Amino acid sequence: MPRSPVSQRLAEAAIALFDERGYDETTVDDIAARAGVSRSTFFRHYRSKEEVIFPDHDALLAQVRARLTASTADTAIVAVCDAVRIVLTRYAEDAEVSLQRYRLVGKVPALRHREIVSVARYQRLFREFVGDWLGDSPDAALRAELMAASVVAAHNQVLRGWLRANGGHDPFPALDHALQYVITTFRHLERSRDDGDQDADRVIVAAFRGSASPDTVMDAIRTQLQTPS
Amino acid sequence: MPRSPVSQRLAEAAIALFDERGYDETTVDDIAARAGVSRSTFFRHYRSKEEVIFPDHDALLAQVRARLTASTADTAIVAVCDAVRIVLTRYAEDAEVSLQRYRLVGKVPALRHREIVSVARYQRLFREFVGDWLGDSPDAALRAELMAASVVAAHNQVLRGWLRANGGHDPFPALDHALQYVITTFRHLERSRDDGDQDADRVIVAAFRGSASPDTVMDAIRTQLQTPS
DNA sequence: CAAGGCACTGAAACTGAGTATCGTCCGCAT
DNA sequence: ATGCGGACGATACTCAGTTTCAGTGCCTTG
Repeated sequence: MPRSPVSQRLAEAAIALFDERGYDETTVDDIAARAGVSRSTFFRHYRSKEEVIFPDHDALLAQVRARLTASTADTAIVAVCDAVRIVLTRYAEDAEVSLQRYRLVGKVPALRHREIVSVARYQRLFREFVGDWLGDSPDAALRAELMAASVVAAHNQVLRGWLRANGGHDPFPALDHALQYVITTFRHLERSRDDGDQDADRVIVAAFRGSASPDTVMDAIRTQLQTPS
Repeated sequence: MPRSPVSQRLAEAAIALFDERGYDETTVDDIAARAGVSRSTFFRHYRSKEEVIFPDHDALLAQVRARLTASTADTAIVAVCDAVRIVLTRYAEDAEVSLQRYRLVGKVPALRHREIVSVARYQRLFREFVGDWLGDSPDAALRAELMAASVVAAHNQVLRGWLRANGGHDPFPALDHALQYVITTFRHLERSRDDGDQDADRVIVAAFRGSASPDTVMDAIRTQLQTPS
């Protein structure tokens, strides 16, 4: 359902005033006055002064959740990557509003914080989804956390780039590229590990300066293999 | 320098009251009264009612920043992993306070939001650090974002596990395990710093399942050394 | 000892966000 | 016409956070 005309007027008045005077210097009374309604009415349409900048985040989150549960992708990470496109689509389809909000959020800490919290909700949703998908495989919780964080980070990176370029280009190729990055990065973690004794899951990480001679490296590794910690 | 006795009394009063009545039901007046000082004094010691729960986050962030700039690790991701240990150390060294805060944050959305914002500051610091390190190599910004997000996610995962277990065990083995996960995941994304000879500082990070036979490992490493990417 | 400076505190007034309550008005169906 | 429900305005209230001013103890310096 479309937003009511009053909500619309309030949002426009708020954005205009935030732009002219700044966020902190604008009171809810000012917004209501410009929209031609009372202060009470403002709080009937928006739970807080911040929410007027981030309307329908709840609806978008619900949409993403629905997309996830309906997903037919064959791996968790692909499903989540698929779902995150919805978010970017929403931003891209009203570039005007997104850009205005981006400039505002860049200047006002309170709004930046609000946005960070919103993003965390998506990340949590992804984490829970991937966690359920992976079940109780070893390190499932850890992998879920990492995947969710990576997908969100990729999205944020692409979105910021698009916003900083004033929305001039199509952001989806960049998103696909970034998500491909994530998917390939995590592909080797998707394989189910063989279950067996616990030691089978130990990993060894060896780091050397590239300038070291191959012999030095081989010696060090040989030593390490002979004395597992 | 240690916190002043007044700050200490205020913090204890606040935590006690939050525990008894709940966060929203406790006013700053209540806290100040129990601590035996005036409301003014409260705000002289803490900028907000929330901050009494998260004292020295600024100091910790500065400490992490200092550790990063002083780092001698040979790759960005290792430096960041190194830095994140400081954070977990801080949590672990007063487990009592951490646990009390954890229970509180779990119940009060406002505090949860505050914590999310704090975490985002670390992530941003890491992102900028890795970004600078990677310079203008292709996808540097994207990789920086992903690495920062992953390291933070790994830390959060370990911390949450530790807190949920009431701080019963040493969290650092789990952290090391999680960070190794991240390092191995990103090993193919690492690049060297560009000082003079680009190749001189290249590193190789190899990860193997502990169940692999030494011969298999040696073969793989030999192959890798002969064909540097 | 005295005078002035400084850090800490209390008191009080103020702004503004967010909540709760009440009365009113308008549209709409029976 | 009567009843009803939803949206609005007005008002008062709580509380976080800011600002200002004044008092007090302490420490230095003459």
